[in-house]
Amino acid sequence: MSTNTSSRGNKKELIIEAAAQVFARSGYSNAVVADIARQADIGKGTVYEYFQSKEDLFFAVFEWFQKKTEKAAVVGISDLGGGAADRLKALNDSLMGLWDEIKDVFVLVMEFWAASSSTQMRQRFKRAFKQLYDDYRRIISALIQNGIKSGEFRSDVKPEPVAAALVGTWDALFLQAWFDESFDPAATAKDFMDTVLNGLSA
Amino acid sequence: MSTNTSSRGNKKELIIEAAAQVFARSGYSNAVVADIARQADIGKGTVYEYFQSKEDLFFAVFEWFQKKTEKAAVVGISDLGGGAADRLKALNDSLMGLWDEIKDVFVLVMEFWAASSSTQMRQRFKRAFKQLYDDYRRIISALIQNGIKSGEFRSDVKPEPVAAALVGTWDALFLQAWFDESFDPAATAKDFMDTVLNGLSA
DNA sequence: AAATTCTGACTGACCAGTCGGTCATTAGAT
DNA sequence: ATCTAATGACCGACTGGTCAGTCAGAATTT
Repeated sequence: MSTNTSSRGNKKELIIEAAAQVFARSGYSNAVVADIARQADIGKGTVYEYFQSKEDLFFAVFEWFQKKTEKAAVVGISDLGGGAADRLKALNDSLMGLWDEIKDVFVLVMEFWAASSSTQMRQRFKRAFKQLYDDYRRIISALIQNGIKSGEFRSDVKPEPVAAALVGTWDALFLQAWFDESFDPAATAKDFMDTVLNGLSA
Repeated sequence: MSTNTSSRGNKKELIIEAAAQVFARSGYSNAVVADIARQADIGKGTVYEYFQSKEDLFFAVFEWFQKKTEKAAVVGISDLGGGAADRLKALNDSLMGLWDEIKDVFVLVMEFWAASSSTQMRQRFKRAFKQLYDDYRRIISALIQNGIKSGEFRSDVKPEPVAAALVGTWDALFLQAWFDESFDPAATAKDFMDTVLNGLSA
């Protein structure tokens, strides 16, 4: 009520952001819709004016989160030109630099992963993740292929597997950082990338 | 009842294995204790003779699963001598070779990850995962250090970050394989390892 | 016949989703 | 300008169903 000048479509956004907080705090199953409503400072019934069900709301949070991180990734990619190696380094730094910003909601990612195993939501989430990873792999793979073509990278490098592994490594370093406060994913990624680039370069 | 010759401590095991199936099928929250009992062909009350709570049972499944995969990993490590590169390759193959065996219960891993974010279980699971990753990193890191000492690997390689990234990559490739039936984690890991070893070797 | 192990009906707590109703805003009539 | 009607966003008490964990007694072992 307080800071409410005029809200039509952004109330949906408001609910999504409140839901993201509550889901991150409690996990999907333990999250209570009433809590989400309270967090958004609205009535419980209103949540159901905008979303069919708790599950739909959760998927909306997933899409919202995906869009948010995608934006950050794109920054790294479209970065100033330079060789393939420099671009990979830039992307690596850009993504890993997200950690501080993301660590509080990283739990959400784990919830999303888990959701893709729960019977009801499986299909939707699984499809979305497959698509997401496909996209990322394609981008990195293209980058590596460029490097090969330009002679910067060895010609016997297999772009797809390397791309898949790199994409995975980023996820996995966040995961390890989540479990271990003292683990520095950005520094780790930097050093590892040095070795990988070493292996890539002709 | 049927195939029950004599069971003292192995009834616990029986329940754990039944629980693993049900948790994998439904996820932790959706899994119903009565289903676990039915799966184990015992009464629901009996489950509570062996475990304090559903959560305790879930943690027991976690430990059981961990022990199971650990065994497979050890096989790869203690493998016949050879250089550091050969050992890394062997470990890589051994771990990734688990996929076919594990894919049906891989959902469990995602459930475990998610559990480490749920308030009640957080501490227990988080601690266990930190320990687990620490162990794996230490093993790989030692292997790389050996390679450096023996002159097989470049002296400017940073063992810890490379170890952390490799450990992560294994997890992450399983994850991608989970989302995408057509993704072959073993082949991907093999090709990627070639590039990494290339970057490591002097 | 005592001890141990097992059992499933029962209970109390919890919660997603519904629905009848309120209220603020806008539109139309005078 | 003032009143009235219509609209639809908003609300939270209630319902119907679910399920973890208990416990009194049955079954089995010693």
